[in-house]
Amino acid sequence: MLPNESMKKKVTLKSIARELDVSVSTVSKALKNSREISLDTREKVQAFAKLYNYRPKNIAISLKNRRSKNIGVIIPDIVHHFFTTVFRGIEKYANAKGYNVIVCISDESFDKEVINMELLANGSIDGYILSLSAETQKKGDYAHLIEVIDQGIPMVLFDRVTDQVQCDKVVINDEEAAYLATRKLIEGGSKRIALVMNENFLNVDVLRAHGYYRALQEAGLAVDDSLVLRLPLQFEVEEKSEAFFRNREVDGVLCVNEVFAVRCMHQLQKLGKSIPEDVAIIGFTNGVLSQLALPSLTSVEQHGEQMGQMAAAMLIDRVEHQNEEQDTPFRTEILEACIEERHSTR
Amino acid sequence: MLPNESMKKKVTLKSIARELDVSVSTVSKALKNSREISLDTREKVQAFAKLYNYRPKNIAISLKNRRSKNIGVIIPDIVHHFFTTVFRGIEKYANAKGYNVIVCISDESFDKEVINMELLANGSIDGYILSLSAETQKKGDYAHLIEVIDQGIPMVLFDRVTDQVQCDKVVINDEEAAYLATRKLIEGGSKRIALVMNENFLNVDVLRAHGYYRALQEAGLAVDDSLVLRLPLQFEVEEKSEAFFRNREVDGVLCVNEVFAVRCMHQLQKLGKSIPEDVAIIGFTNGVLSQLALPSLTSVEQHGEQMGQMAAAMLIDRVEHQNEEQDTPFRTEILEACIEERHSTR
DNA sequence: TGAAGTCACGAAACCGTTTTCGTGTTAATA
DNA sequence: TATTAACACGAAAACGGTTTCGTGACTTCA
Repeated sequence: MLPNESMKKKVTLKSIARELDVSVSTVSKALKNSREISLDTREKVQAFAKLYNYRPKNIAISLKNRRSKNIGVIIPDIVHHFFTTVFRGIEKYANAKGYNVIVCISDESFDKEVINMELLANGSIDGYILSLSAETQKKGDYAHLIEVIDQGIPMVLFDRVTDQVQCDKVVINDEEAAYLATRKLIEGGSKRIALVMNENFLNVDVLRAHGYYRALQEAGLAVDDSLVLRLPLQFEVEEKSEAFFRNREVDGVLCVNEVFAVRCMHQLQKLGKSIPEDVAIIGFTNGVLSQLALPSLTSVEQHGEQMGQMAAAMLIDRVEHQNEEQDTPFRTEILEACIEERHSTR
Repeated sequence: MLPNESMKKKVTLKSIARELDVSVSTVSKALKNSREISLDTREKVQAFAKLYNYRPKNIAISLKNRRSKNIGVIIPDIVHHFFTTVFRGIEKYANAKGYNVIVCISDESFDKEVINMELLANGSIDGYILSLSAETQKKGDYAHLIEVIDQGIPMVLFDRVTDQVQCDKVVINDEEAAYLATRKLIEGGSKRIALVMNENFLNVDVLRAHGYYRALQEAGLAVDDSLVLRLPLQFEVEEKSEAFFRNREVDGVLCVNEVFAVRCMHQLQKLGKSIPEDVAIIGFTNGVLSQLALPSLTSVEQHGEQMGQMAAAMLIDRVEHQNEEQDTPFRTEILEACIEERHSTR
């Protein structure tokens, strides 16, 4: 039998054993180079296995070990700079540790998030890494998370987290970052600073708003709720932001992401304002958009890749020390955001 | 025993059978609502299973069926608009069909691509969807692809494909799209049109270059190789593009992606050119960058999401009809690109 | 020569399902 | 009353590995 002919057939321990007229256990041990097996047999088996391109079926091993060596990642969106950056960090770390990554997209929907979790909660994965969908945060219903945690499946939450769930978490210091960003605007001479955030009450937005308010108060600036603009994710962004800026005199803008920042900048430019002379702008998400905008945008670097690595490290650590009774307490790792200064601020 | 106490333990058919004093097979059948089992027993088992939150372990089922219901996606980069768009299409379709998606990133490296394929070639997945890394295309070594195909694992290539491998493929009509884009520039009055592409000889770039040349020739314009700029992926993009445009008089630019397009636009603007009056620009990859650039960029829409859906559909079709002897011939699906007109062209 | 130890290997259990093929009990039929 | 059919369930094999525990043959040593 030539290799070419057999390639289509799947080669298993059993088939090798049959072919070589030894037992399955001998083949298994020989392939692991066990000293229990004579050098002769070992070489014979290994040569045969190589010739026929034998690969131990991962699934069988997973079943035996009750470990899939997969981790599940559930994120609200994938065509999104921050989330892909985090994902890159997760994938890098996980792969280095021999784990594969299964990605599900909740599409900012509660139902899809629940369905995705269900889909993976059957042993397909050893643990979850996830960032909450907008709808989930709005709804405040975290039963699906608590359920899997109660079932003993480790989970790490990142960025969009909640106090309602007890597990490991990775975030940046959103409040402080927004505070520092706002202070930078103030130091640049801005007095009427707008805050542009999502329509949905994402926890990160709430925190950033707090930082914004704190900086204003500290500087003795009036807190004016009419300077807060809430934008939807997709539609009518144009109209709403235009109406907002046309009717208000602002000299500084803090945005919770870079898309908003660029859009606001365009609106302001249309209204004849020059950036940063008339209006200074800072956004979150230090992505390609911030770099390539004109002028380039000062932006809060959220260390996505580092966050992903950290999340993966925490999860895998949990997974691999799961049965060692000593329950390590849950940690919340806080990464320090920093501000990347460019040309949209003074 | 209360549910709360048992939740940490994993509940299996066997444990249910033990608890209810029936056999494993009875439990299995009862859960599938088999008429073979009395209504009484069925209800009892189902209630118990629900109470203890039983979920059939996917891995065991996979082993039994010799189908993982996972598909592997290997892409060169994830922080990348086009690839994430494709991925979104894949994920949507696959999820709807009950498949999970495992993502590996080759990071444009040949070695990582090979390693990732190896990692998944052990039954973790039922098939691959992949786009070749730059290094692989440069090297022209496709042995790793041919190997898994010979082993009978279905594969679909998208976007960055090669003739050297026999399998299903999904692409856009790159040559034609570039031809049309170039023609649009010509129709807008451009006579000295630059082509900006990657340093690596990606197949898509080669095709687009052909389209560019064809349009020039057809219009009787001189083909001037000094008007072709090759840019690296990361470093020195700034310097090279600056040097290029400073020393050349151009009135049109075709770029193989939107990042290049924005960068070139900035360089030209710095040199005092106005877009599109002095120089018209068209890019590929119709992403957020094209929309939000100033002026917004006319761009070739590559239908990423549709491409992803198509790839997933073709793969899953193969996977699910794999053993039906009749070898369906491999298909290459060609999606029609279209040009999204904005304000960087006349 | 007998006891003990080493060597090289095989049998079997196990991981958690599904599925086929009995089989004992009861009810229906001739 | 004997035969058959329907019913309700269990035993066991199978998926593809790993691992524990034997065990027969051969060496070695006293």
